[in-house]
Amino acid sequence: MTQAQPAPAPAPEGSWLGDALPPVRLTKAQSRVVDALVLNPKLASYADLSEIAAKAEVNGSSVVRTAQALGYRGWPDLQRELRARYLVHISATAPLTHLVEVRSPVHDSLLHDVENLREAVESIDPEAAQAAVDALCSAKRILVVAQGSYAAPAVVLAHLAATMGYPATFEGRSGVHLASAVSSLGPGDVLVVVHLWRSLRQLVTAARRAKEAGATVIAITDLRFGPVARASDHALIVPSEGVYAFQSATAATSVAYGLLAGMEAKEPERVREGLERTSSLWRDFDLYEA
Amino acid sequence: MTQAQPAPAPAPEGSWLGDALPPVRLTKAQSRVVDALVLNPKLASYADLSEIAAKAEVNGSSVVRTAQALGYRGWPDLQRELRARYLVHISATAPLTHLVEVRSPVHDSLLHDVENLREAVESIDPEAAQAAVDALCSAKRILVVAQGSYAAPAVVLAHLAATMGYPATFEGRSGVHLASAVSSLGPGDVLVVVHLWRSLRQLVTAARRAKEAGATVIAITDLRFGPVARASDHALIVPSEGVYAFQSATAATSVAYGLLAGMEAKEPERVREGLERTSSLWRDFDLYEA
DNA sequence: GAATTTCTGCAATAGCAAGTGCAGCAGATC
DNA sequence: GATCTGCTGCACTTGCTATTGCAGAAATTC
Repeated sequence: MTQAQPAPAPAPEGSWLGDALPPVRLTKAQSRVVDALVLNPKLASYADLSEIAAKAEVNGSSVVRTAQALGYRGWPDLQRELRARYLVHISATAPLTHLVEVRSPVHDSLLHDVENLREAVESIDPEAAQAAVDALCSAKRILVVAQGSYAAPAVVLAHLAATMGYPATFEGRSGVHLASAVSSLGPGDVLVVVHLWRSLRQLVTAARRAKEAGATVIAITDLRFGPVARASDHALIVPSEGVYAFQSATAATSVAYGLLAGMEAKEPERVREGLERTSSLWRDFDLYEA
Repeated sequence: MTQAQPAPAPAPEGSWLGDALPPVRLTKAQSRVVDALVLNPKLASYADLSEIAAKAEVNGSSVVRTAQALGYRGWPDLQRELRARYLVHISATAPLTHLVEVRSPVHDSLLHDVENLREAVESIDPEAAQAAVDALCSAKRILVVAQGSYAAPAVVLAHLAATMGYPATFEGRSGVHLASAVSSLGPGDVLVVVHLWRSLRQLVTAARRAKEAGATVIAITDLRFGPVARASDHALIVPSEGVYAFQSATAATSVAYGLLAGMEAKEPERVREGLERTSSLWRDFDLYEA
């Protein structure tokens, strides 16, 4: 707990605050509030007005007025800003901090997904990842299923695996289509289920039945002990917190690329041949400009 | 005795929660709350009761009762605990990330895509992003086109925009299908072209013709001065370096989420209604387990 | 298949946190 | 040294958020 000395102006740079506190002329009490905020990031991010006031040894109204003097509507408004910066600060390394100045929903989403990817580095079990790669490489057939927006990672995996010459297909429909696709799976085949958030009945059923039929089931999902993960042989757990109402499949998408890279690392020769075959087809189809 | 025998217990260990959630018998709604908390650490640590309730799609009272069932006095009490653990978790793990010696293709891919996202923070022009959001919100119709693995971001954008009630569709096929889809575009419509790497003839043509017909064209692409970007009204430039042979659409995917968040920010009321309509349909279709 | 038990959601309530008018006081200025 | 300006703190008000009682809805058991 530091006694506030009449600070000249809000710390301009160098701190975790960035430009959250514009260089406005502040009064004595207001400087004490700012000092308290700068020195107690955690408190500043989560405490309520009265706690901040106590820490700065000023009256609550001074906290409110400080926030307003800095251009915010009030304390909650300022706190939101501080919280966002603090969270970025403690989890980011140096290069990121200076970027935080650009704020838009798109930038927020990118920064948020950076966190998801970092988390994924921890949540993905390397052994499960390797086991998944091994299974994919030795599969007689690979079926990737997912629904709605979670098709994103699934499409990456299926399309590019096929591009590399693996017998991979994607089924994004449910009902009868999913049923047909799953019914043909058996020993030696691999089913990849991509799903986040609340479990979809049909996907869980697909996983269970495929496993019963002797296929290897790989799950890319966000709940370590959810139904999808439990119905799988190898579960890759990805974080999925999104910036708005939806869960983010960004980390799952990156995992898909990682699996593909793992397949290449394991069977470079086979992949090289597969890619060559595919790209010669691309040439013959004359798909690309220039 | 107890009626349902729902989720056995919250995720025991390995996650950021530690033993914050004791292994208590939980009901259906309570498991949903716990799942939402586990999957959305940031939200869980700062959001208020109503936001958590919305995320878990339960009534606020269920959130309170979940907290009490877990041995806390109420939601604020549980939130304090979660917040503390989350902060410890991110500050403990974040600096560690570089030191982490887990090397697998999947981990390489994740770390690689972290860089892509960070670069995207710089390469995305905030004004273009806002312009894209504005166009999407006021569109009579939204058509999202992409091919192969680049369908990933496109599917996210189209599916979730439609979920939010916007008239969005995705066309992932080329040839006659792409032609039909594009031919109906005119003034007031928006075409979103997602494409990385070498330009596909048909996509460039689609963009040009749509623009000629008076539609607004948004490009999500990696070449700032490539044909796709030049044929567009608003270009969002994303880095796309992949860990192996393929370009990574991970950053593009995150951008898609960002656009959706931007649309919500601009028209919260409309989106809320749209989401409600969709989720009532989900309920009627009885898609989800438990 | 009926009854009982248990859960969920709604709505009213209680409690609290943020904001603001007012008065006193301190510092600045003439 | 007197006056004036304007900051600070107190106390009140307003608005909102967490909680809980209650009723309807599932679901389990007999």
